[in-house]
Amino acid sequence: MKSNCHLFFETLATKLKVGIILKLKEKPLNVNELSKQLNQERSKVSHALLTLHKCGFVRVKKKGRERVYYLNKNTIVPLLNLVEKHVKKYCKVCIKK
Amino acid sequence: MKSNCHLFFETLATKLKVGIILKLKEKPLNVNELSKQLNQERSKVSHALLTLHKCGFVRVKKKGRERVYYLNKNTIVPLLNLVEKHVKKYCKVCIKK
DNA sequence: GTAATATGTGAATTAAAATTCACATATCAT
DNA sequence: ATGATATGTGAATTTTAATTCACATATTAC
Repeated sequence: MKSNCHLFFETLATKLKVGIILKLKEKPLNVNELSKQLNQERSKVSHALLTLHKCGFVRVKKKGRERVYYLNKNTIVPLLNLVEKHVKKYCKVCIKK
Repeated sequence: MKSNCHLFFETLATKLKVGIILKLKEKPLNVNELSKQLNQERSKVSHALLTLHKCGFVRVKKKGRERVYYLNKNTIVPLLNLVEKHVKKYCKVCIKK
């Protein structure tokens, strides 16, 4: 059985998903826009958004035929701030990669 | 190239590593103790500790022939608190697994 | 020194997650 | 209704990370 924490982190353990989150941190975007801005295949982005949605990181709003995704900022923003602080301070090896 | 955030989360995206962190949250432990308490093969734990160490989540102190690992609590504790809060509030699907 | 204990580590294997692709659905414009 | 646009989704494939195992190293006790 997977722990809750595990699922939480697993969901964030991809470059693409973190990329999506950082984009949505700026402003809500539909799938095509995300796909373009991140230079990633649309279906890939769609799959990633699904898992992000399942764990409550993002929400959707239908707007005509588009689906505009936006960030659930409540926890993600303070979380990312913590992560950034940690990486800067303790994770020199990571930074160099 | 992997982003820093990615590496950070990737490192936490295992049941075992989260398990180790939760154990070390209570008190420092050597590899054997961790292995026993988590009921996981020693070498597995050793590999996991290496990656945790690389990203600054844990530190080591040599004590005779043992290596006692302890948590770098500065960011991990507030981080876990945020995660717990998030999971409880937004991540109902995760909880049920 | 040797034996015993504690841990690390490289490499092969296994498991899991990401990616791709073909197709499904849904909405809008005509 | 038809075609175009936006997105979703299942399944095969590929990629990546975890696990295992055999052996290496390091410390202590004798």
